[in-house]
Amino acid sequence: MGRSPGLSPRRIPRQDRSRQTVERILEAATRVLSDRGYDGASTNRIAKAAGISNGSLYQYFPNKDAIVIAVLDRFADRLADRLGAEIEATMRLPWQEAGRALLDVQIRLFEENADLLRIIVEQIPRLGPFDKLAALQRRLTDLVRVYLLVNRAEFRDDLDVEATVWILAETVGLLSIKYVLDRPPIPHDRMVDELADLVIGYIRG
Amino acid sequence: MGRSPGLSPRRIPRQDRSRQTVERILEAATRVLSDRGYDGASTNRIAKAAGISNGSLYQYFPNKDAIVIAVLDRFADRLADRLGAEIEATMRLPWQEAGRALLDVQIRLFEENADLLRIIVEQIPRLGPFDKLAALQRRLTDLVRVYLLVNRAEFRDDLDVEATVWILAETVGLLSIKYVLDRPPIPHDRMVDELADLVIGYIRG
Amino acid sequence: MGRSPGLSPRRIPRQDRSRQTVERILEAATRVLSDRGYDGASTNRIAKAAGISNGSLYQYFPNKDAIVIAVLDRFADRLADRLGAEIEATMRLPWQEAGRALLDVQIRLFEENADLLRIIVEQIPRLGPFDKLAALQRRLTDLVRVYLLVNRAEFRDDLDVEATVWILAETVGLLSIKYVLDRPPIPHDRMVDELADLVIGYIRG
Amino acid sequence: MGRSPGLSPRRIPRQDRSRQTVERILEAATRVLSDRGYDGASTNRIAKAAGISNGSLYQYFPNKDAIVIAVLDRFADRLADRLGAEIEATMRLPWQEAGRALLDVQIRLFEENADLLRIIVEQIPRLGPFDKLAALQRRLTDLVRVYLLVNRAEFRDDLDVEATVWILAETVGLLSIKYVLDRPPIPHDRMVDELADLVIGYIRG
DNA sequence: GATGAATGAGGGTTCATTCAT
DNA sequence: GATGAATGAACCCTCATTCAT
Repeated sequence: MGRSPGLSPRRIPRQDRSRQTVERILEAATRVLSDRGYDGASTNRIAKAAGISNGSLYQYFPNKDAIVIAVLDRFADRLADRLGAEIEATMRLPWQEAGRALLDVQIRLFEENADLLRIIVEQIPRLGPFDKLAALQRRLTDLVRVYLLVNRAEFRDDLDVEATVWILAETVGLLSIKYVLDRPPIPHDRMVDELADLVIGYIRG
Repeated sequence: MGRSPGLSPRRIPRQDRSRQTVERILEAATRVLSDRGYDGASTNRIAKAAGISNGSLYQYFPNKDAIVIAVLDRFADRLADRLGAEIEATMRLPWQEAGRALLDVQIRLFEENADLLRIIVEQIPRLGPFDKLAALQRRLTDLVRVYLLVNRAEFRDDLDVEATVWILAETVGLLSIKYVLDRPPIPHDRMVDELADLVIGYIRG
Repeated sequence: MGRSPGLSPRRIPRQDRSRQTVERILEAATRVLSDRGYDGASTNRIAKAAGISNGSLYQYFPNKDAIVIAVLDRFADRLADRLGAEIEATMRLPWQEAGRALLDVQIRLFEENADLLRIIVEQIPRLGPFDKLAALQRRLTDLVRVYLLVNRAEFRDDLDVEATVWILAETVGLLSIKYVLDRPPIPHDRMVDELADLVIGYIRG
Repeated sequence: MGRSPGLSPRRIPRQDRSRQTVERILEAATRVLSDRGYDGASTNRIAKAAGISNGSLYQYFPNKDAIVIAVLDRFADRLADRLGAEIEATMRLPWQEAGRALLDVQIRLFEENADLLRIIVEQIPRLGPFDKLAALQRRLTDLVRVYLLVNRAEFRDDLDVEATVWILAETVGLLSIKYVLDRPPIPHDRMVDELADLVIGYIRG
């Protein structure tokens, strides 16, 4: 199932100028979304923030949701880049250290983008399940699965891999987000430790 | 701290007819919300679904959000009733069993109201926090804290109670919801077991 | 030309209770009108202020404007009573003194009912030309005409009676109202004097 | 003291088409206001009368009252222009002649815009005072004050300038308006004469 | 391409009036 | 008579989208 046809960028920009305009639109949309929420991000406001005319928006995006999706995709791409780099950097470490490092980076990335993250979590109506954030989540899930299978010997015997993978991935993802958005009185490093404990306690059994 | 006055129901119904109408409004609103989300739940649609005129809505509620809040309050009340009954019923069991029973009931309740739960989770945060749901969450958090303090001897020494309480409450809440909404291929009972393992592994250390 | 049929009280109350209810409605309507203006005086609010039900209003008045007209009529009746008494009391005085006394009373009456007067002047949309306020105005105009004719000898020769009557009546009426509503820094007695000077200067020529 | 920001025109039109549209809106609004009054002048009706869509109204005006105010401002500007010209033209005449000429022009202007004038007088006070009309009124008041002070020698000794100014300005303004709206059987020129007599009789004492 | 004017369906809400009890 | 629940047309306004230049 591909994405519904109305939601992909309308044209692949060939010229630099076009790409720049798309970039300006996305930056503006990110800003407006972060500042005023989904409902407050009218197309007119985005256009004005991008310094282009109302109508020009529709040269590059078929409708408002396509812009929002593009913003999310862009955000997901950046997360993916930084997490991918971290994965490579820690690939040869023992899994506990690698996992801890990944946790640390993920929470840090969320903290750096807390405004947008809040909008994504709290305000963006679901725009279909095929966005890149889901892909990123799948990628991290796969990573967890691989770790789990490779190091199976160290874990409890009755471990149901698929159930465990789902629970671990969601636990880590949801708690990281909630931590950043709710700011409970737990310092960053302590949070990472606790999350690591939670995970290790679970798979050790 | 009561809710801002503009959001409480407008009229205390005196006649039976009135009470029926309010009931029909709330049922219709629940249905429309579940089916079409917050933005799709226009007052016109709710009125039509309730089989009453648009204006009648405003005999009982001062505005749209008051209707939505009434729906959520009703939902929270039902959750609270059933969870409260379960808490009483399991109060004298060992904490592992009591906790497991509560998990079981909570997930079951969520499963029974999955549509509405999805709306609450995905779309309602836009409206800000809701007293009654927040109160329910606090109540459960308090329960966790008490369990933790009472049975402290059984857990690891370095346990930071407040951090642990936060993490436990959020883990259990978020995962239960996510489980019901995403329906991963994990059977209900298995899910309860896994959650229990997750919690126990964490606090045992 | 009678008043359009929809604007007369619906029934002539036979019983005391009915007359009392009408009175309560009119009092409430006067209060609500004075306090909240024409647009703010919804039928529901008037009913509540009168301590009766919404629907009962329509037992006594066919529509909202009929209520407003009745309020105006009641106000006009009271003005007429008090001015009538004053006219009788001053009938035998020289016309200057009589006129001055009438001016004094009229402004005083307006001052006592400034709130309602403001609403009448500023907010009541024209409800047809047949209300009792117009009748009162006509009555006073007639008085002026009589004074003028009776004392014609004292005035300038070229005096066009009809034009003069119109101008005098309107001048006195409009200025009295404006004086009460705008409260320029002129004391009551001075205002009466000035008005008298204005009138006398005009008809003396 | 500028007007509250919510009531100024929204967009400074750049294209000719825009200016035309604004013009059509104002003309239509004037027409609809004159014909149906403030309450009857719904935005929908104004839009339809202007031959444009409802939404277009809001490209140029932030809300209904801004449209009404623009109509009034336009009217006040025209009055001010024509009266200003007349003032200049008569500046060097003796004050009696100048005053008479101004009276003549003012009543003539009112007569030309009787419909709109009726709306302004009867319905607009609900919206509160209007800067430009108030400014025009002040300007004329100042003129009266200057005349009075400059020619003081000719008037009665006990003349209280401020009270006299207020009374003169209001008398002339209110009577002119009333004359145009009520159309008593007094010819235009006669009315001007009578008003002049009224004024002169008053200040001569 | 780009502009910005124009569109119009739909939103939430009010309130004078009617109707069933 | 009296009640108060119910009605529904009309209100002002927004905004994603399209169109003429």
